[in-house]
Amino acid sequence: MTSQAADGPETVAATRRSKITPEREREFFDAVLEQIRECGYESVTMEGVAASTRCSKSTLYRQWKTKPQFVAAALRASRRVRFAGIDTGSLAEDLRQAARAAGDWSGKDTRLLQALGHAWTADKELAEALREALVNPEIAALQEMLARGVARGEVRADHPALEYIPAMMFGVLRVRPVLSGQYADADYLARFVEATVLPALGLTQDPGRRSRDD
Amino acid sequence: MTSQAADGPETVAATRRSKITPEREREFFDAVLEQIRECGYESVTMEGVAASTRCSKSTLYRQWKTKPQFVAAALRASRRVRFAGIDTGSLAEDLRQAARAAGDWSGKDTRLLQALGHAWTADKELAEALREALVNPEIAALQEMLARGVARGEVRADHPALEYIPAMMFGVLRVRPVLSGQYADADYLARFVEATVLPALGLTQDPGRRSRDD
DNA sequence: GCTCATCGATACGTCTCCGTACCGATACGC
DNA sequence: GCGTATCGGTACGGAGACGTATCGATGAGC
Repeated sequence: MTSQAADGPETVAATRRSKITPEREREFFDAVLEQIRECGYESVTMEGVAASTRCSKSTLYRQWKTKPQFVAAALRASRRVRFAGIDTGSLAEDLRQAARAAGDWSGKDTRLLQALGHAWTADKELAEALREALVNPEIAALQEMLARGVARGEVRADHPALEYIPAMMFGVLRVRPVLSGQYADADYLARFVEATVLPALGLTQDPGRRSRDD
Repeated sequence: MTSQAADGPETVAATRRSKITPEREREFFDAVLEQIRECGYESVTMEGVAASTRCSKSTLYRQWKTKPQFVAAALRASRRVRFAGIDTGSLAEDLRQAARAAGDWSGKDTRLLQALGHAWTADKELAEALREALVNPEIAALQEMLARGVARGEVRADHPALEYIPAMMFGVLRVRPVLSGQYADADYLARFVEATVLPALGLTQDPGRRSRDD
């Protein structure tokens, strides 16, 4: 409903109903998400988005009925699989690479999630768009990663830590700003995975140090 | 500056400058925090707090200059040490009890932190009050717990997982609503500690299952 | 080349909220 | 018992934002 011209960046539908190209739409979406990150969802105004993209408020309201619908559309359009394609053949190495990959976009996405604040708990459409864009793809990628490790026999299928790995990874991303005032970067995440995730899964392959060697 | 009558609940200073008793003040604070949890920081209005406590907006503005200062005062006054006094003599048991204790208040505090959204990142006073009230006491209690375990020789002082335990505990609290739509309760937290925190620390004392027994 | 839908700009109405001011009533301090 | 400061209620001004309406200009489609 939002963008009917989804068949390509240049080829537009025969009877064009909007002059908004997909590139232009992306500009709107990027602008509103960036303003949410900087000012918080409640403080973002349609006027502000219109001004920063040099379009008119009417143009925005012609495409999207209300501000939450606009933001939800922007969220859905920002859906990207961040660390897909990680498949090193080793679960530990997969998780290490996932940590480094997550560190690269953690700032933007963590800030966005934080800035959405209470809005997504109140608006069903926002919540759904949020999960669809930021949460579900990453969870699915992580679980595929874990499933491959199980299939290779690196971890038992009934290992109790398995179901908590996503919560560990995204939890530390989300809580770091509250605890230490800074976002989790790739290095921090890599150390976290090494120190907690891999040991919890029994994947500590470092022979130099055992946990209970005293 | 906010409440000068801090010498007791009944005994008031000689030259009383405000008719707001500490109990009445607590009513204001409870009301605003509850409204923040329910509606989000931005949507909370001074009118709403005044109405719910049957006081006048003037009364609130006589005591606190602005809304952020009011909320910050409420946060600071809500400072409580949630799981202090846990000292079973065993680090693993301490952590298990901490998990159960955290599960009891996780709903309220997690919702509050979530509902504060972007406000505390923008307002220095809010951020400081937030840390002082919700974050620092818990971190300190956890670290004392860990320090006792180290002193008893249960964990090596340079164990790499030590510094990430607070992030694990509070991270999973904070991220659970996003991942599964519900808050972490005591049972979930207890299972999380058992499945990830204790193994990461090398404290798995369950002899029936080892992580690398295959 | 013409037509018309859409664009950007702007003005407008409505609403909500912040923070202040005023005004009797009440209850504390002396 | 009296004076006075604070309380609760309300009205007010100012600001800002949502969403709508209007209007010339532009450019795509035929």
